[in-house]
Amino acid sequence: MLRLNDYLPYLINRIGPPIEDGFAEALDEAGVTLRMWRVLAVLYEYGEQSVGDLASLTSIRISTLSRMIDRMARMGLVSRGRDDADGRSVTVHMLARGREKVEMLIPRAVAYERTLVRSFSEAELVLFKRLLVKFHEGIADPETVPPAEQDRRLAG
Amino acid sequence: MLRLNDYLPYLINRIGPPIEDGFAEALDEAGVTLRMWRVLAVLYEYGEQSVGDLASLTSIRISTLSRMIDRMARMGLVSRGRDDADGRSVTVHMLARGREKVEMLIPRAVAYERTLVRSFSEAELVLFKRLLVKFHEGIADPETVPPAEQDRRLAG
DNA sequence: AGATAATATTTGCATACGCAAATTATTTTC
DNA sequence: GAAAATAATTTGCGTATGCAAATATTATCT
Repeated sequence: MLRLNDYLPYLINRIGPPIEDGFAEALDEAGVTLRMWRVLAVLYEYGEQSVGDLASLTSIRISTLSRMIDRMARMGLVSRGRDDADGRSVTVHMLARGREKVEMLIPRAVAYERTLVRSFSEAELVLFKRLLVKFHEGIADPETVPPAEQDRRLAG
Repeated sequence: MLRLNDYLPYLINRIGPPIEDGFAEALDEAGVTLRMWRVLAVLYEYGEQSVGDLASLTSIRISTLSRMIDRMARMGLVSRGRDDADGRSVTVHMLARGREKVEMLIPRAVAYERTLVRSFSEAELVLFKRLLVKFHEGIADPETVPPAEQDRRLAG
C-alpha cells in the first residue's frame, strides 16, 4: 500500500504550486512570469548562458525555453547571440531592462522566503536546504524507473 | 544579493520536473498523465472527494481539475455525482478501471521512490519527509508576499 | 419568505507547454 | 575532404493550463 503522506514525489509536488501562488503578486507587478524570473535570476547570478545550460539550471524544457526567450527578447529583457566557439549554441545575455526586473524582485523574494519558513527554526531551515541540495545532486543523473519485480544492475 | 543555491523556492522548484521525468515511462504505460495519477492515488487512499478537496489534496487548480475530470470520466476512470447534502459540491468517485490503474502504478511508484533516494540514509530520508510535511503545514494558510521595506503585522 | 451574499463548479478564451520532427552547425569516419 | 553521425536549438501541432466571468446551489439577513 502507498501512503501519500510518506511518498516523496507527492510531498514535493504538492508544495510547488502553493509556493508559486505566494509570489504571484510580486511577479505580476514586475510584469514577468515565474519562469522568466527564474531565467533572469540565473543569468543574474551566473552570467550569460546557453539555452541548454539555462534548461538544466532552471529545470525548464528546452523547447519551452526557446520560445520563452523569444518573448523575453521582444520584451527587451534578454538578447540572443551565437556562441563564437561553437556556432550551434545560442548564448543568452541579460539586458539592462532584465537586470532592472531582477533587482526589483530580489528583495521581494528574500522577504517572501522569510514568510515561507517562519514556522522553521534556523537549524531546521539549514537542514532542509542541505537535504534539498543533496537530493538534487542525487537525481542529477536521471534514471528511469526500473520494472518493479526484477532488480536490475544500474548501467552507470 | 540572492544566492540561488540557498533560496528555498528555487531549490524546491528545480527538483519537481526531474522527479516527474523519471516516472514518465510508467505513466505512459498506464496511459494516464502525472496529474491523473495523483488524483487517482488520492481517491484510492482517501475515498471519494469533492472537486475542491481534490484540488487542495493535489495542488491542482480547480478549473484544471474540472476539465481533467471530464477526460478521466470519458476514459472510464472516475464518475461524477452530486453531493446529497450540498448540491453545489460535485463528488468524484473512482471506478474499477481507475482502481486498476492505481494498482498497476503503486508498485512502480514504490520502486521509483527507492531509486530516487538511493543516496540518502534512512535517517536522512525520514528527516527530509518530516521537513516536507512541516513545510506544507506551514504554508497551508497562504500568505501573500509582504512589501519588502515595511514590516507589516500579519492579519490572521 | 425574499433579496442579497457566499460557495462550488464549470466554461470562454488566450496562452504556455511538451513531444517529435526539422533545422543549423560541428565532429567523426573512411 | 566529402559523407555520415552527433549536438544545439527551433518550430509544427495538438493539448493542458489558468484567469476571470458565468452558472448553480445554499446560507444569511432583515
